[in-house]
Amino acid sequence: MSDITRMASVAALLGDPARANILTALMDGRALTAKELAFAARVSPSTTSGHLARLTDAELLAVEQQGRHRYFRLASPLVGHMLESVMAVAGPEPRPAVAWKGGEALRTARTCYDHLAGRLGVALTDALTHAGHVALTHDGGEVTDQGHAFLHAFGAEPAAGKRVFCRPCLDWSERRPHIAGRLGAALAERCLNLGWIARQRDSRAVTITPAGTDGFRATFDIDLH
Amino acid sequence: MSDITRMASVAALLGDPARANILTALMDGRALTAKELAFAARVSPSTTSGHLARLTDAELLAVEQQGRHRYFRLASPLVGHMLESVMAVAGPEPRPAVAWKGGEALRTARTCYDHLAGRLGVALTDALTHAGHVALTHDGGEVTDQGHAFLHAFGAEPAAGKRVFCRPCLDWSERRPHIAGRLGAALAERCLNLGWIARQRDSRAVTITPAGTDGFRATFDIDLH
DNA sequence: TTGATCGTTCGATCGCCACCGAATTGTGTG
DNA sequence: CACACAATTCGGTGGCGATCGAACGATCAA
Repeated sequence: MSDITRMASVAALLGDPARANILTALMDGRALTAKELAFAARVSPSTTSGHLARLTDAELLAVEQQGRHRYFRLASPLVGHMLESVMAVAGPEPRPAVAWKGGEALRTARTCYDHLAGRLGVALTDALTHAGHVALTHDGGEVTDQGHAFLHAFGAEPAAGKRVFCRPCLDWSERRPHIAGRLGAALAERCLNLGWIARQRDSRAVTITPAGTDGFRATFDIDLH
Repeated sequence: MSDITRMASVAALLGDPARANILTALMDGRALTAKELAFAARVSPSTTSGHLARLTDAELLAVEQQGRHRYFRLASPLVGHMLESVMAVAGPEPRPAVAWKGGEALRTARTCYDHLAGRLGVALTDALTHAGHVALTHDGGEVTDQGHAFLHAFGAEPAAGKRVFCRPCLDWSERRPHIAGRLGAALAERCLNLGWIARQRDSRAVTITPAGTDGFRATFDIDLH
């Protein structure tokens, strides 16, 4: 099988709505059982089982058995990156008459692996760049000296030693870059620890707590309506 | 239509081998006619026309009319990036008994948009990092002071002003990063101007000229077999 | 052991779509 | 104008795969 036909067969796996739902449900890095994934995909358990077998065969998913449960997760970060890049091409909904509530929550703030995306992620990125704390280009970025001091005070300084901390990650809903990489992970973790944001049960969306509303405004001058 | 189903429909477009061939044939940025793409996809012109209509509708391709010819090209670099990321997941052929000649050429050296990939791209990246000219992490990278001097002497220094020059781009055939971004583009252009590499007519593969064999060995200590 | 839950396998149905050839439209050439 | 060529449209065919329900094996709790 040639490289191209193998690529096509991988893409075909993403091309089914049920499998696409399964994969996106796993994008936050959690491992879910077959039954939970059946619910996420909105198809019967038997159908889901078939999909999971194909995805595991293709090594898009890894599986771990625990008792009578089988936990599925993305086989590698590469898979998540692929999904985001396809989402970036698919682009945002072209002006829906009425925005879907769940989708709206995802657009406001969500996790992209270990960092923040959505409007919050983009706003945070804008705030840091405008303040001169980080310098971003379309294909890289770094923290300024002043930025290091700020991040240290904020409590989100990533491990030292390496000089490159951040990588822009194109946001599929905002179509603008947000901070990923180690800096993105450190920022997200700090916001969680401060209680500014909270993960939701069955979604990659995160909610901004009242404390977070105040904090983001005071520290970053961010006010998401 | 939800975000996920839109992603699925985009992925489904890549999931057909004929369309996958069409898209990869356009990955070097050239614009090709419907007939040429029919040949690349190995299906009839009528079938190709249908595929091209769907790809254009979905805005994966852009089309430009010139006389009685219609030239198709990728609608944006995002599309190319998506294809590379799917290839990275699809991974290299698991040890074929006999390597396909064309595929082998692609693995040796090819263009990935504006920079070099394949064994040559990876070897170049290794040489620059081992010499301490660039510092790469998995999500970013930059040129050292010593590296700036070296690149200036080599004639491949990218435009100054911005501090971040390079971005690692995962190689789908080697599964290792190579240098992309502005530095990658500058390196590829310099190698072309030096006559070390030459583009091939109908492929993204590039050939290493005799001058290139000598040059890569003398300057970077690279010797591909 | 019995019952309950999780997950897979099997068989059958059904719809979608890739494909081709022939006919058609549009454009440049002799 | 007649002809050649590029590209699309149309009608018909065929096959792949998504789906479900029912039955079955596996595991844990009582």
